[in-house]
Amino acid sequence: MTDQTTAAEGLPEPPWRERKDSPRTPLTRQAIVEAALRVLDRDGMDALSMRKVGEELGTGAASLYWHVRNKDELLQLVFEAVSEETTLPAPDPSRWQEQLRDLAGEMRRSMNRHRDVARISLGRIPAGPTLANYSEWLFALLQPVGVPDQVIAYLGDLMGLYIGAFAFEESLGVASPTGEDLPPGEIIQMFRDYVASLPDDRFPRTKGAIDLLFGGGDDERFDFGVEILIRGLETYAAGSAS
Amino acid sequence: MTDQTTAAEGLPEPPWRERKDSPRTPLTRQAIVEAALRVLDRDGMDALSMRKVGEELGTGAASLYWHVRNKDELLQLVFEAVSEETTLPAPDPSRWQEQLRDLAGEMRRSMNRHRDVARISLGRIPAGPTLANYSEWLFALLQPVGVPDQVIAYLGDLMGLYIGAFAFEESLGVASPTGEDLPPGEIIQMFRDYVASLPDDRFPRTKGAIDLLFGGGDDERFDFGVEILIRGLETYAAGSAS
DNA sequence: TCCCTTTATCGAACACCGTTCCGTATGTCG
DNA sequence: CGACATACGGAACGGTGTTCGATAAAGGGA
Repeated sequence: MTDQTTAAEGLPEPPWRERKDSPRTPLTRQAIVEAALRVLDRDGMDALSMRKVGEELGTGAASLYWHVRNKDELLQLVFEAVSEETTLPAPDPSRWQEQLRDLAGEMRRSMNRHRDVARISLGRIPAGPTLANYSEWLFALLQPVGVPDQVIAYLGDLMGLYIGAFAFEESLGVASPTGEDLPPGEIIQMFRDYVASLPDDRFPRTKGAIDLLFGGGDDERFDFGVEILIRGLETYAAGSAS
Repeated sequence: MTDQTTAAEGLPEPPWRERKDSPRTPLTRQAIVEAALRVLDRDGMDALSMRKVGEELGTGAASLYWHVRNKDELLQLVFEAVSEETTLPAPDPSRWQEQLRDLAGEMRRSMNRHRDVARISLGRIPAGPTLANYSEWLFALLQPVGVPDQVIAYLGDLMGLYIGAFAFEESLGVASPTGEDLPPGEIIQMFRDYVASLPDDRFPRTKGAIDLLFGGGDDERFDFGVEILIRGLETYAAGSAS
């Protein structure tokens, strides 16, 4: 993976060239971002410190600041790198619902592929060409079915927000209201027991639907949000009075 | 406001009873939560440290740990306190769209009333009776119009997620992709200029809608999300084939 | 009254964090 | 050969959440 030999040369480094203390990859913006992503995947967001990224590269934290303004910029770069992993299919307006569903799933998956990356995404915009590509794709998909431009413009924001927020919560897990950290299952059970203990006469409907409230998994909840979005969008398409 | 005299006694404290060094409110869970909320409102989330909350109460950070397990629990308590500020009207199914819109606005407002409280909300559930009240209210509002129970159950989650995430982004502002912190207007302008600089032939639709993309304010964007949600919900109500 | 346990408070310390300062190498150009 | 910009990294600064252990006050039998 991080071999010193390259295909271009085709030969191993002679032994006397080996450096004793750290055959490091040269420190570049990209190498730093990759290292950060490696730390993120392995140890999670809470453990992602400048010192750790430095260590991952065989150096100290201070060295990073030559290539990167501060931690926030590094996070932005990591976020952009992940954003670029998603590829868009050719837009096909006749299957716009399906393509939108796929895109949402794809984005969620790319967030979940790299642990905790969702915690970076909120309040951030993938500044590069990625954003423009998404935007153009959405317009190409939805203009032909009659969705007004203003709606499409807002929709980009909305989808990013929803998917980011959902993945954020997913990566965070449910926080215990008592501050201790328990497995998610136990916390859910805690809430469920609490609801079950409420008086029947004041919360009849909630108690009746208790299985529905606590039953669904993350996938079902996510798909529901996407479904609402698409159904809402359908009312803007074609021949609907504004 | 934090007078030492109470209406029950009706008399001021005699001067010789005054303590020299800190006429503190006694350290209780509630007093700590109130102090934290005061710090949050005044100085924002980034400045909310245990030391600062302690200072606000005229003591040190360590003293808080007797009443509160850790910072996370304190934040949860703050979040719950804010959650309880919102009151629900009597559910009127004949105006369910309007009431849902109002509730969304109300929740957003209560998030924005206390600076940065949205940054606590994500991944958290208002554990107390608040949650059950919301749930019961939603069922009472939407069951009569024919929305399936499962949809109502998911909807509670979804609304909380959307409003929390939106307020989160709002309180965070837009992060500059370069890591420096600039006024939001300048960052928007940066993005706008970037989009304007893209080649016309590759991004014709995006460039044509540039005013729509960057034009809307926060209120419009928020309302749009709520509108999509309600429109999607309408397709579940009454006589819609599942 | 004495004594012991529980409740409550807090200064000091620990192990981190992001960031800056400043000295030192390592080229590259004139 | 100097001079200069680039690249790097040890040490320190001021901050963080949290723990430890010493202390004080309050209650409750005997």
